[in-house]
Amino acid sequence: MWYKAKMQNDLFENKQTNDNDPRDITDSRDELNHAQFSAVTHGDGPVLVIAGAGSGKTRTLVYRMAHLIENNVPPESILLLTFTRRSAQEMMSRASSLTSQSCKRIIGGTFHATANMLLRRHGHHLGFGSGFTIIDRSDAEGIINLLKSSLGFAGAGKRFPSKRMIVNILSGAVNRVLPIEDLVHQQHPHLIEFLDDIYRLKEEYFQFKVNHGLMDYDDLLINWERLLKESKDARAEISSRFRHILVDEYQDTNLTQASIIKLMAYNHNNVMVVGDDAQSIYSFRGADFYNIMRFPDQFSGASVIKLEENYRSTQPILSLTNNIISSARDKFTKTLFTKVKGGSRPVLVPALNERSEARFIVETIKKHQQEGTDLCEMAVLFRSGFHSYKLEMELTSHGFKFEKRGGLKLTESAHIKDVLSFFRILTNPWDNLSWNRILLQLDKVGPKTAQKILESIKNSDSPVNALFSYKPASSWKVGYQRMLELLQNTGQENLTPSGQFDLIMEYYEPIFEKIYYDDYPRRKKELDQLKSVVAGYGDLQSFIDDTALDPPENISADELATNDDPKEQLILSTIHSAKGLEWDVVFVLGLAEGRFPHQNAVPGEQWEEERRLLYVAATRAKKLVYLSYPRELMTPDRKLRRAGMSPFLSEINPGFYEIRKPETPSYSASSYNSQESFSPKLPSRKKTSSARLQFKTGMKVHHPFFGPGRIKDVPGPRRVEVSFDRHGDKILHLDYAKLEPAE
DNA sequence: AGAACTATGTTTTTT
DNA sequence: ACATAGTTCT
Repeated sequence: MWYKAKMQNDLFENKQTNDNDPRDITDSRDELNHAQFSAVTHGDGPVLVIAGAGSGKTRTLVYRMAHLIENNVPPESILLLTFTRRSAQEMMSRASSLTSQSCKRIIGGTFHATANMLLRRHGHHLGFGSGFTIIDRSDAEGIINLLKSSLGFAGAGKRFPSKRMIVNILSGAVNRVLPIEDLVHQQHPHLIEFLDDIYRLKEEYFQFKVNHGLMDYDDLLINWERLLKESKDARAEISSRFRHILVDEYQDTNLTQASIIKLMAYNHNNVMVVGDDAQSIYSFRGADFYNIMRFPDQFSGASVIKLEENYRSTQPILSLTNNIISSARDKFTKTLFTKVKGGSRPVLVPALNERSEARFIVETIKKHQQEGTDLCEMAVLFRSGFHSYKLEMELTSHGFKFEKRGGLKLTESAHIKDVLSFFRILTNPWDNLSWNRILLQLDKVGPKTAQKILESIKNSDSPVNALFSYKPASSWKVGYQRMLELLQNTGQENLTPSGQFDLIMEYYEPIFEKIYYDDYPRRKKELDQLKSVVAGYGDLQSFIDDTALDPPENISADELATNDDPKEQLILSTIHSAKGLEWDVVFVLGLAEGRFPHQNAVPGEQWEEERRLLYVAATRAKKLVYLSYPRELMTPDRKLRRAGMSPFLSEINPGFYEIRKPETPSYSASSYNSQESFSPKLPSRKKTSSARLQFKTGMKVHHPFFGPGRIKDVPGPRRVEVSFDRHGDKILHLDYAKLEPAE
């Protein structure tokens, strides 16, 4: 079979690789090494694959799926659990292309979406029957907000931990089955003084969810686990339906998820998990990388396979990333290596300030583009969403298209939440969070008035009737009655979800136009898209649950506005959202003291996780990585503060990188403080040796990245079109490209 | 006086 | 997008 042939090829042919041509890395990815081969062809029983970054973990899983299918395992009896839905889709399409048979019937997705789907198929709507609504983080923050005022925390101001932090603590405590006390002592020691308040919040938060039929991500998983634990029938049915369970990114699972996997496989133990402890970056969410170490205890007779060969990056990048992770306190040693030599050393960029950093990145991206790297083969990564603001400005002013990942999600934007809250009260009339949102839209109704109205329906058997009997004040009577009218109309039996959507829009549009008068058209387009999503659903409950778990990601504001080829877009991403992805050229920005590690991270476990985060960022690069930091940062009181480099950078052996200071003649210290717009004059550049050489059509050439090729055309004075043996045709700019004649 | 509205400053990471 | 402080409305 195909993988066997390739395997033998790899083992016996002793293939020669061109040391200066990193191109060969991608070639060798189509072959399996010995360890991968045994993982892929492993028979029944539990398998743990521990592997480093870029070692082909995911590829091993894909090949495993293809192998199972070639051996007549029905696709619908394979369950694939991944970290993101996108990765599940990608893996299934790759498996399909490897086999003649379709892999479409493989069940795959995130834990939460799968839990939701399985519970629904078992007739347990979320395990509780109907009337429950799954909430996401922004809802949880909303609840905390409501509770904070009712508990009298409003005046605590800045000293009180942020809502986000509280949500993290509460959900972390649930995930880990850890008392809040321990969690705060271990992870958030600076919040010890608020321990009592956090305890009260936890109680109130739990009560609020129970009273209003709300359920968060963790409740969903806990219900799934409970169902499997308590019902022998459910357990038997699921484990006989899914004969093979494959799990990606196992280091990011929590205890509940590990238990679920065990329960689902209880009568066959055909579980294969892949993971890397050095890439565990979700402990704040309850992920426990000791799950990996416990796997052999949990599944007796488990085979453990280590993948240590790296197929992604060049050796200079690996030397740097190995050096980063070697400072980690706890680690399970893996030494990554690649057979391929060559490649450029990582570049450390100390920039004067954030703007200089942004400009360096923009100029360098331009340079790589001119050398023939597509925009979609580059990415800029950072610790926190707002670190990229300066860069976004710079990119926009240079006319670059980019896609930012990890910022605000569509379902977190206000207008979508508004419309969804109408749907939510239709399936769950006790959902106070949504009522609150709807009432606040009314003119002359603020938090206090909304609260009063909600009080009156709190203990009512029929919230809708209670609202009808509430006496509105004259100033907002008209709007209130319009809302009640909508309730009556949407409550009719024979309406489809998309019919209800139309009614809701009829009511909401005037309000919507008033609130978002400045960018009304953009948001309107997104709502139209939402309607087409709604139209695909027969029942409302499924739609509500799915949008909470799995925001429809194909609705992207950028795509709608520009309708651009995604290949022409640069990716800006938080490191967390970049997990599992790879690019030729990666920039990591903001590696300054106080930004990376995050300011609130305390030495110990949290500090270690920040280090792994840098490791994950740097290992995304295939050919070249730039690590940059601004030496001046803006403090909260708008003063400039000197910042050193991140302590993680200082730990790196300087032999593993080269330093490149941005050429900054046009915005040196003197012009820095002025508000003048940037100078149109480009910084002077050193010309490469290629610029002086003469190239003619037909000439054989060699490029450090693209390898051997032949000149196809000379379209301009300093431009050549080269037809590369293995990279196709590229137009190169001789001022930038390091093109050399080949003998 | 209390509620609603407006302006201004800050923002960890997320299925 | 949210929190807070200051201002206007009822």
